[in-house]
Amino acid sequence: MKISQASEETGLSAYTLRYYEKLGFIEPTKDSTGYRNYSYDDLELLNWIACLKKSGMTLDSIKRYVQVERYSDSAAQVELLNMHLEKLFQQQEDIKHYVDVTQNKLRTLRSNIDH
Amino acid sequence: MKISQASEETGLSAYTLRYYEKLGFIEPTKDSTGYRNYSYDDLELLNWIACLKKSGMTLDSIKRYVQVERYSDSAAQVELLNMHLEKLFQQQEDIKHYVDVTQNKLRTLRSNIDH
DNA sequence: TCTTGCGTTAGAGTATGCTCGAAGGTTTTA
DNA sequence: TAAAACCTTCGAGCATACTCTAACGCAAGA
Repeated sequence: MKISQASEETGLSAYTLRYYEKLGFIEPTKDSTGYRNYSYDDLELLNWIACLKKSGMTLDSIKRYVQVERYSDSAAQVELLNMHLEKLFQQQEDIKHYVDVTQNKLRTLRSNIDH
Repeated sequence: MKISQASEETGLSAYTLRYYEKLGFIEPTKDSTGYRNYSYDDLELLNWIACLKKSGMTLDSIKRYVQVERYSDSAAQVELLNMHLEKLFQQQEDIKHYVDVTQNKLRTLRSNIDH
């Protein structure tokens, strides 16, 4: 599929898709006139990258992940994913704390309004 | 207290403290020689700002929050805080999803290694 | 066939959030 | 009192992650 459709499917702009290609995340094939052709594997990888990105991973870390995936180094992959999971759990703890702090602020404010 | 101690107390660099002042978040008093003097109220506000920041609020949104706080517009404050809470809850949902996806990836990888 | 629209590249520009350098004044400590 | 450590301002620089521009080629519909 062409870049505009890949963009629609992944929610990433065509600019971003070319940018990610420049960073070495994906390598879509090119047809005779130079148009990129995205496979379903490309889409799957892009969606996974978007997931990592949205959960706070930097493009630099994603690059490392994509590289070990490319070399089929499963042990390294597992290690990186476990580290990622740890970070997600830490994020959950952090957010719980922010929720607490915010709810406390709200309670204080409400009691100021009411009295 | 002086900027270096305020920096230590808040975990924000002295550069950042001056930057936040330029953005209008805080207005520490100045002594006769121009040195900044941070009050405990300043510290409290800075810690709260750091909390908002770490939970993903942009400095632009924080600016709006600080402004309504300064005008003692409690209703507007409550509204902004509620919106912030909603975002935090959404983040919790998102992270749960990312944990699921990551654990699935891990399971698939492990079964590939084992067999 | 002509126009509209989508594709290409290389490189420049933008937004956010700091972070630092230079040049100078102040404070503390030995 | 002199050196070291701290403070000031202003403006420049940096890292990240896009986002766009220019100048062009190709494709599909009226």
